[in-house]
Amino acid sequence: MKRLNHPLTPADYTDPTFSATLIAWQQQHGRHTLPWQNTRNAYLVWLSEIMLQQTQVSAVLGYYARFLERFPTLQSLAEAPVEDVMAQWSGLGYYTRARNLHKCAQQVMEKHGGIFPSDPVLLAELPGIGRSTAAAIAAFSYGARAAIMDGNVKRVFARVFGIDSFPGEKKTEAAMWLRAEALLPETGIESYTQGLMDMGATLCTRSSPDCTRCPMQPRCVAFATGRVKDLPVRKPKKASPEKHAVMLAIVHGGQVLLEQRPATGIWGGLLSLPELDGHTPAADDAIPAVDDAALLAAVQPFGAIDTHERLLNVTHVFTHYKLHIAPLLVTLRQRAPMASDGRYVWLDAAKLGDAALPAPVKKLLLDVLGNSGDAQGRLL
DNA sequence: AAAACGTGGAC
DNA sequence: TGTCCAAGTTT
Repeated sequence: MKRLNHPLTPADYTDPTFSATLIAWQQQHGRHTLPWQNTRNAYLVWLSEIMLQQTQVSAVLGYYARFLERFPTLQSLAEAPVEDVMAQWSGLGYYTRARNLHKCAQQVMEKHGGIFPSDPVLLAELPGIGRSTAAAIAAFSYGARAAIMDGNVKRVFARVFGIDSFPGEKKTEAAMWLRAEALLPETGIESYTQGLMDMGATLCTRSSPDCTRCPMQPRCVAFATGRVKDLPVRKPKKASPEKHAVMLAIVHGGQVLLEQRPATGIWGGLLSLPELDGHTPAADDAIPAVDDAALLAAVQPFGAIDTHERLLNVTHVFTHYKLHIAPLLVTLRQRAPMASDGRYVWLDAAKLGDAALPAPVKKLLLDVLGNSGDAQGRLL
């Protein structure tokens, strides 16, 4: 006889009808023509899984195609300069992914002879591959029986099983992993795994889920109890701080001065505009008039100022804070010899589109310098 | 355990 | 318009 209050094990969640229902639905109504599907090439699968972390399919499609054009094979990626990888990733966000992608490619070449392991545990030891991504790669590339745990799974599980605690909470997530392992099918892991994602992305969506077409409706606790729109439990929101930066667009001879950012922190490893310190506003978004002496001191190492002009402020919203950018366009009448530490580079304005820049900086610079036929362009 | 880490789409 | 958050991992 079963003890009461015993710790839950996967056996407590076993239910073959769940996977059978999902697999049948996926094969008839799921997605089958995404660019990273219909292959068992682990390189192609891995790349897609990394790009898709916290990123929607629509945002990935263009990047995926361009990336593979530039890096068609694992070896070509491993041997490429990291700067080229960052440039390809520019605009996609979460740039640690790109640095880890590059490291991972090199490790697979060196430690695994250029072949991704099929064991999820070994996959998860590689940079940028966590438990869920490891499972997805193993399932899609090798048919390995492993459980994923992404936003789709958390949403579907929260609704179908009526889980009314925040999925980000450790205890809740642990219980979901237990379910995920227990519900795995004996066969058809690819359709099952894809089915979870397809369900979450196309049917059991965050807002206005299409319960009428849902194969899980008869067993959905949230549907039965009228809690579909209340589950999963929302992430507790915290106040988002606001930050400010004065960015210098120093231009000369058709080029703009860029600074390599540190590997860690926001926009890690990207090129960006040099920033002017000490201009945090007292209130609001209003940034005080830029101090001429500070500007002179900041620009002096790069040359002699011809003109300077404040550009329109830009507000960039991150997940965890808001950044107010006050751009300053500075033209030089004479450029100083470049220091040799390599942190600064002069880039042709024509190459901005392909540079490893943060999205708002790339947009700002293309708006100002991108069209050399306009008034701003002539400043160069 | 909680915070850091991007960007764009949806409502 | 502001809020929410997506095929999560790392520290």
